[in-house]
Amino acid sequence: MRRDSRLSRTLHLLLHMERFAQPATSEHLAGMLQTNPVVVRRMMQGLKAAGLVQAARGHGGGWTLGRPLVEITLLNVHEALGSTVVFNIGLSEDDPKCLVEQAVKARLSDAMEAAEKELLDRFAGITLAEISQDFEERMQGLGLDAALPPICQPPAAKG
Amino acid sequence: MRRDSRLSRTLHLLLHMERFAQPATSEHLAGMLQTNPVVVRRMMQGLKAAGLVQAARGHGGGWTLGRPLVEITLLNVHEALGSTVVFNIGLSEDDPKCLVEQAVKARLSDAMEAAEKELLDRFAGITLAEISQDFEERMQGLGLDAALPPICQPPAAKG
DNA sequence: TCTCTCGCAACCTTTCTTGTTACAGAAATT
DNA sequence: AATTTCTGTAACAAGAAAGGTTGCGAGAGA
Repeated sequence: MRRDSRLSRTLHLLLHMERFAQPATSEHLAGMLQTNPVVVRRMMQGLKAAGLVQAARGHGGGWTLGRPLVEITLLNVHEALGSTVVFNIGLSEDDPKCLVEQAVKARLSDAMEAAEKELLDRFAGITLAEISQDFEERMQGLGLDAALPPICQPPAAKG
Repeated sequence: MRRDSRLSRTLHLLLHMERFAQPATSEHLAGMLQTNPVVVRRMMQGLKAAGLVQAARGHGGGWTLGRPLVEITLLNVHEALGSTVVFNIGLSEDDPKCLVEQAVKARLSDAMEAAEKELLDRFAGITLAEISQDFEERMQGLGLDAALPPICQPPAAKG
């Protein structure tokens, strides 16, 4: 487990969920990610708190979208996932005493905060609806019917 | 040890090294970082290969700068440190079969590669000489003489 | 020769993300 | 009411990555 892959995985799930008629159980979703249902529930907690998804317990329960994909940006999901350190490179000390280190920290922090802001700005400008449309174009490109299958691993296109 | 702090630590060392009359030993440098000499040597290997620093063995040996600070950018140091994963957030799979996941990956990769490029562009535009000057201004701001001390933890300014 | 220094391999520790197990609680079905 | 399906959570294990530590070899000057 190298890097935090929750954003990628969560987007994957949300896009599939939109195409389900029924609520998707944690077990069902976990099957798509090839992981454990508890991992799914854990990821989903923040999204539930943010209103991006809803959870229903008991028979016939599971996960449903809290609002349409067009109203969900990558930034929404990223923030709903909770504290995520964006960069793997970082400072050695929080509050350096050494003036040299302070000068280093000032420049590095500036550059990294700016880069992080630009990344998050990009995230804010991308809705899940756009990605869903991209998916549909990929389906059409393979000659498959995008309306049909709530598939995760589509069959290879047949010539 | 959370994040990769080699860039921050290395910059710290290089800036101090410029102010030394003698080569700085790994042990000396390690003292500044409050770590082990081996950690310093390990970080320095890439910089040596890139010509940013030189190593001398034996009596009176140690580390010296390979070229003036004005000719060293943050990008030079970053790249000399070797394979560094810039982002902590990442994709869940390298080569997803699922078309939904492919669409997700495409958008995420685009955004992150663009953000990474911008960060590295920023790094390329900052020389160590600029940070050194920033340091000197901080010294003057405290009423200290920047020319004097090869200090790491400066004494508190006296009123 | 002796001492100082880097070079390098091997191993340990800490931390982070993810995976797993176990059980409690809520809701629909029987 | 009992049972079956669900989510909610805590607790712990596994695996990877960064950094720390030790030990020893080799080069270079005194």
